[in-house]
Amino acid sequence: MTTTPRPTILLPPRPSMDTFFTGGLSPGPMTLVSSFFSDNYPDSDCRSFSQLLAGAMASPIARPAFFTDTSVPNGNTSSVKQDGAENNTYLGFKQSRPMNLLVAPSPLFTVPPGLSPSGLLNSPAFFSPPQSPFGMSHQQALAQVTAQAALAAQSHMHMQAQYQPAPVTDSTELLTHHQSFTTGEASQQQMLPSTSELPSSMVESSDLSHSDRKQQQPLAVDKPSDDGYNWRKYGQKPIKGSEYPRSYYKCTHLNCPVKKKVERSSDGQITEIIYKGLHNHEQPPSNKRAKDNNDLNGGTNSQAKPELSSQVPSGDMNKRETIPSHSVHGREQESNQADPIELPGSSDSEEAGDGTTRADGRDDDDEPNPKRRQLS
DNA sequence: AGCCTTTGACCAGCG
DNA sequence: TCGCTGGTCAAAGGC
Repeated sequence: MTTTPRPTILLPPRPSMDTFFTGGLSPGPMTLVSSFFSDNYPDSDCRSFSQLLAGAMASPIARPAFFTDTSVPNGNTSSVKQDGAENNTYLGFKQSRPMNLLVAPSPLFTVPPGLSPSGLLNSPAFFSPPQSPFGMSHQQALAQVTAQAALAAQSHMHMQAQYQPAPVTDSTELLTHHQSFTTGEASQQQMLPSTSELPSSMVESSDLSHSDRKQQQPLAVDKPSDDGYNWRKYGQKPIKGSEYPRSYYKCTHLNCPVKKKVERSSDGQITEIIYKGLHNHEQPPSNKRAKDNNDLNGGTNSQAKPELSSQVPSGDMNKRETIPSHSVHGREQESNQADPIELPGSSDSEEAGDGTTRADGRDDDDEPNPKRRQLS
């Protein structure tokens, strides 16, 4: 597929990263980013993350039109990809990219869940269109840097996974929910499910801490997550170099063309969730989803209302997905921080329902159930 | 009974 | 043209 070369970032000396974790608090995404910039990129064009974010939010361009009517499952996304024509413009990253290409908006977007870059993703700033066709906007640059930093910090992630960013209000709830669920694999949370459509392809990646995963019991099922919609797995393909296969899901709603692909890292962690197409229906009632989600916010989830979506045009909309495992720890639902607006529903928490399955990450390894059809 | 997962096979696109 | 890979189909079985 399209693998975009990942630019490597020179990471600052570990010490700086470590500082993030000192103090007993885990740094929220903002903190991380801010620290990153201030410490490591003093000269950077970018001001503090907060500043950038603020600016982005204030800026009209912060809200790309393309987000307005799509609902995106949100979750924590670590990486975002666009897939399919429908989505092309989704992120606004690729202006010059061919439409139907599955493109990673940025090579850097794979971020360890622990960092909750997703918050960044949610931020309108993150999606703000480039200011020039050729150049990256500050926000984009920021996003990339952040992502890279996150990667670098990944090694530390295990620790983080354990704790959660305190700040966000919803997050606590989410955490609870997540903890209660161990089953789902990844949970996607939609911040704004607006109408029924998912924008299309967003991908998220996440990492789970190993320890966490182990604790959780894996389900054999890969249900990636609930983003508020019901999905049926229709295929799976082994991925070269990875012990875990890529799973293909379709929205079970009648005539709904939306599909999504879920990829896992060698660890068994979900690394990407790519959505393709737009939902042509609204999210099913939480009750229905409840089965998947478990109760989670059941009610809270309320799917986002379209109105909201309009209110919060963009950032939130992004569909991000959270990876369950993280979520379990409460990682972030990032929804919040970045979100300029609180979504009433933050709906998606529910999705968290899915929790991760993968616990060990190795479930897959486990052999598949015997049940499997023996091929005739 | 209905829905979902699993999984090998099939097909298409690409180098 | 061949081989590889991605994506999808559909039978079998489970819940």
